[in-house]
Amino acid sequence: MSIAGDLIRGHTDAIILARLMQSDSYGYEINKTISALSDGRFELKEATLYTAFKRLEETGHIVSYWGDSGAGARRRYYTITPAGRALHRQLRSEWEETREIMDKLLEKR
Amino acid sequence: MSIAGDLIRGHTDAIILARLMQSDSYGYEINKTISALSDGRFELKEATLYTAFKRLEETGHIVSYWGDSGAGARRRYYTITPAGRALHRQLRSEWEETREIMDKLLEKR
DNA sequence: TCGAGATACCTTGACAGGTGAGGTATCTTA
DNA sequence: TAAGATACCTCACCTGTCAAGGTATCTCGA
Repeated sequence: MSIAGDLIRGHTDAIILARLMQSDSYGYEINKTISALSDGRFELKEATLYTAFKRLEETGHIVSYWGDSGAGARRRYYTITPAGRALHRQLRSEWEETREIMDKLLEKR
Repeated sequence: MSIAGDLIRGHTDAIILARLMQSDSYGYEINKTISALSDGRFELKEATLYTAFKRLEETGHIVSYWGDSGAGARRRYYTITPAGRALHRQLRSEWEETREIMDKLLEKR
């Protein structure tokens, strides 16, 4: 992983919810997808990932169910809830504002 | 402040160093500048700011000196060191990579 | 002259999220 | 039958943020 965790901190939930907006998925697959989308430059640590799932489920933003294991061990799938969709919109919007502000603050002159 | 500190976490040093790349400055002024550049949407909390100064000075990225107080209380000015300039380049580059990856991960489809 | 507000710096303790390290179990393939 | 991929989970620790509290100076209006 080429970018450090603290740089992503605060955006973990946004990343996970963005994945679940595409389709139901499970931890292992979500992490593979994140790794692929970032060309291997970023992946969530397992502990971070499962901590986030727990947090998001406790707050009602996602729900889980045990699903088929095509190959390998059992899988716990997650679905995004309406509250989760709302949170996703909010977090994506916050990311856009963060990006805009950071660009101004770090601007080359 | 409309964006939360955790969204910026990990970029605090980059923001401060970017200011000191422009000119020597002191805590209070740096914070005012940050607030102005972000149209009042973001400012570092004082505790965060002074913690960061201490950290950056201990690691040799900035040095400080007591300066003139035009009006009001005494000021502690900071200067960026060569090591600080190198760190600044690195952190700005990391920000650009973070931005690129985050955009891919949160992309609308 | 006296209070408010701006200027300016600093420390402490609590908190929350990320993570290294460790654990469990299944399936495939050589 | 061992290795490696698949898949999930927990705990203790670390680090950065921040609310709260403190100190001191200067200006300006009532």
